[in-house]
Amino acid sequence: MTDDTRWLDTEESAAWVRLVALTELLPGVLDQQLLQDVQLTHFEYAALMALASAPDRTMRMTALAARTNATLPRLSHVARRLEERGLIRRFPCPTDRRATNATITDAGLGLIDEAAPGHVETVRQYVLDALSPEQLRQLYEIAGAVLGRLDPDERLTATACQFSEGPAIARAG
Amino acid sequence: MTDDTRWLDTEESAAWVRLVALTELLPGVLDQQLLQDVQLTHFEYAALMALASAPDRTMRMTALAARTNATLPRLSHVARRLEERGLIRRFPCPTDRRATNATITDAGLGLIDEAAPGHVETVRQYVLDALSPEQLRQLYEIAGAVLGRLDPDERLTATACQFSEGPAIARAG
DNA sequence: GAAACAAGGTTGTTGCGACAACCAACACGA
DNA sequence: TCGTGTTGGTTGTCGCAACAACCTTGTTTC
Repeated sequence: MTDDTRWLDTEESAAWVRLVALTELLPGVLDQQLLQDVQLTHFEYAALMALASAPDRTMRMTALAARTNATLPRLSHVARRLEERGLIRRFPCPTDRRATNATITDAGLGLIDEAAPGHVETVRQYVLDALSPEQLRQLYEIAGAVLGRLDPDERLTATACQFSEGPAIARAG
Repeated sequence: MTDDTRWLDTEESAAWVRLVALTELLPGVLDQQLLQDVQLTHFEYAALMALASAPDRTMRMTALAARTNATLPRLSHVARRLEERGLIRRFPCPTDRRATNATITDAGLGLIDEAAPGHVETVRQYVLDALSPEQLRQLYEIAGAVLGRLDPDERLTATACQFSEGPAIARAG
């Protein structure tokens, strides 16, 4: 067996090491802040944000799972916990009795409004404020190029409004 | 309470969404390939690589934990599993009887040599090949800037040789 | 309209990471 | 040398994600 692997050159390796380190550290930072402030994982926060941004603040479980890169079992467990906390509500879809719809409650909207400032502050502190406007555009292009391989259907990035506007309860209510 | 949060503008939000999506998807891709090929998580692979690159193929548990961004309990569990598979060996440090040293075995070196080509291929396929040389340099700078905030002590990036050279068993043996 | 298949969700099991508690060994001052 | 505090690791418990199995409801085909 011949080894025709194209090993990484110095520049490739250096960039890759840094990217791996970044993907290793970033989730922990996001989880930590949100858990401390509002007892929410970043995944739960993202799911609530997706619901808040959706028409009627409601999504099908399957659609929400695709949007958050979750398997359906995972989302089902998370949804049960969020429902027990009164942050979302689940009810059968009227048009397809197999399906379940999830709606974020006012309490849920309130919680993400409470969480958002701290979250945005964290994002700025650890990422955005470290980058020049030029680098921000470069990051947008680079991440877009990579996501073209990782997420060709753009399930995760088919996003509605994020933080560009005011409180979610006004935005989505 | 006045809301003096600096919300994200359109460009910031777009770049951030893509970065989050990337950090969400990349670990899964890396784990999947390595688990399928050699029953190793990416974390385990990184730990073995760190040992292979270390002098005498040996590191203190604490040093290895810092290098891989693991807590000591986590590393302890992982090391036990790797030792049970014969991929590493642990023995008390002769100079400090509190400490434990971990050494990668020949079997361990063989396994990462077996895993490396597929791993590098995955890295190319999903990341590096999507980027121009210019973008590769930009990524290096951007990730470096962010890591300056996330990892100011450069624990994760104080890395020895990665993929720039031949098989680990030749490189480290 | 009945059988076969596909789609949508939930529940149970397993494995891993986080955290806390614990034990052993070193360091240092009195 | 004794006591106190610190460092290095391991073990136990809890919570969450992956996977598989299962159930229900649509959908298709004949």
